[in-house]
Amino acid sequence: MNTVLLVEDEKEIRRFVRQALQGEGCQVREAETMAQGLQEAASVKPQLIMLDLGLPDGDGVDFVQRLRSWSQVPVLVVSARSTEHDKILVLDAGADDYLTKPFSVGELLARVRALLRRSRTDNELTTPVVQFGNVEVDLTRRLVSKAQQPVHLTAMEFKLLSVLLANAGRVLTHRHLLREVWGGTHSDHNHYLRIYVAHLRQKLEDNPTQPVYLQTEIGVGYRFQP
Amino acid sequence: MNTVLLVEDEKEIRRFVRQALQGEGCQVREAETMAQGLQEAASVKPQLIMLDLGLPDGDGVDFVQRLRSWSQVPVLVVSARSTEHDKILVLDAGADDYLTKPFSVGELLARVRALLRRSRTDNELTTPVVQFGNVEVDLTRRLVSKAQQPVHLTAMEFKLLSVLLANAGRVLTHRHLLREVWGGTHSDHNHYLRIYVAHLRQKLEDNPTQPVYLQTEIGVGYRFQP
DNA sequence: TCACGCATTTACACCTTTTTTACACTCACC
DNA sequence: GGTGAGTGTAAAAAAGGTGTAAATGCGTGA
Repeated sequence: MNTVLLVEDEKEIRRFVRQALQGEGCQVREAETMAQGLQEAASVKPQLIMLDLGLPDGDGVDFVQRLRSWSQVPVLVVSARSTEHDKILVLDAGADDYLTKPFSVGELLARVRALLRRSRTDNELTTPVVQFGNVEVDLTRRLVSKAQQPVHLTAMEFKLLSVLLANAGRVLTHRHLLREVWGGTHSDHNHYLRIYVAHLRQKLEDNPTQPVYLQTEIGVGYRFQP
Repeated sequence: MNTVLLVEDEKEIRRFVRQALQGEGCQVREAETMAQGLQEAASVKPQLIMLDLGLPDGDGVDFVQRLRSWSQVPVLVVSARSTEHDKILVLDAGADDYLTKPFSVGELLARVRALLRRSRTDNELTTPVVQFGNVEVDLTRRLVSKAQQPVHLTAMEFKLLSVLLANAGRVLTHRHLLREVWGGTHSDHNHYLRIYVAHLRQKLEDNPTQPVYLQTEIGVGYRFQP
């Protein structure tokens, strides 16, 4: 059975949409705020997230970006705001579809079906907790532990680790990592990467001098190997 | 590069959309009828199909159903007809998104990007792995193994191997290989090839002195024989 | 204000890869 | 049998990338 997470503050709409989705045979979870929505997304692991942009406690673009750092779950955005600019921003942030209020139930359900059809229930990408060796990383809570002992990572270290983990097995070029972690302007400071990868190895690898999980691809970049 | 197939009968709109998509770095193929569209979809294998429902020679629902019998390529439907019923029918037939004319270029492109983004990550799950003998090469992850043991290749070695594998069975001239791997300026250093082909044989062939997969074509170049 | 943590910079030793250089081998041809 | 073009190995020298440690700068909260 598919689970849909509904992030919406208006009780009336929640009730309305919930009934429609349940009629489709979906299980429905609800969240009233974006913060709560992110938590639910992590714990419930829904097959689809339906997000209202008009929530008081946060920006939809930010929500999607943070979600996308660890999950590929399809996101259907619903909003009363419907300027072209809004749509483009949130779609490019990683949302999959955008529906303008007021919408018809039929179309909503058809779009939900289309998204669910495509969605793969591949938990690998949607698991907020990544494990390797005796290390555990909780991407949403920003908690890292090694051998049951908490490990403190700085903001940059954590961001770098997140990007590497989100692309497990793949080689990420220096350029790509720098753009993701430091932003476009620093795409030529390869030194940064060496230093921060060294930090991560020091904190997470059993034998930092012979890394197993954080591998170097000389001349290319780095790779997280689970 | 992504290829988009545009199935649309109005010349003006084709020109308009083509320019927008090309501005995104997409290659664009065009079809004026649904029949032609299906043919092109089969031969071109685009990463995305943009379909106008208002074509004279057929029904969009039928088009999508027939397409879906053999292809999972994302379909973005565009139409002047915009009754809820139309949308639901074509979405349930297998289309992925529905945009009502007139639409803004910005939103169109954002939705195209969203669809391409998802199909790309879908494809990455099924990584193409080339096998020969007891050797496995994962081109996208840059991983090579022989008899289940990981084999380390340098950047140049991997690049050379990639080019050879991408043209399996065909002879590649010295000139061609040098231009692909080292760039145009080094197209006369045949020595390099001998050295690096030797490295690859040493690492991948069962009997490096009598190569089976990496063959020499004397006076011409090299060939990868699967 | 001060101490502290973190991002950034600097410095240096080390290692891998690339390029260069040298030499042995094959095989047709004279 | 010599010759020479094309090829395969094995080493060097050169170039460039990498890992570590420590110093600097900068903002924050005590």
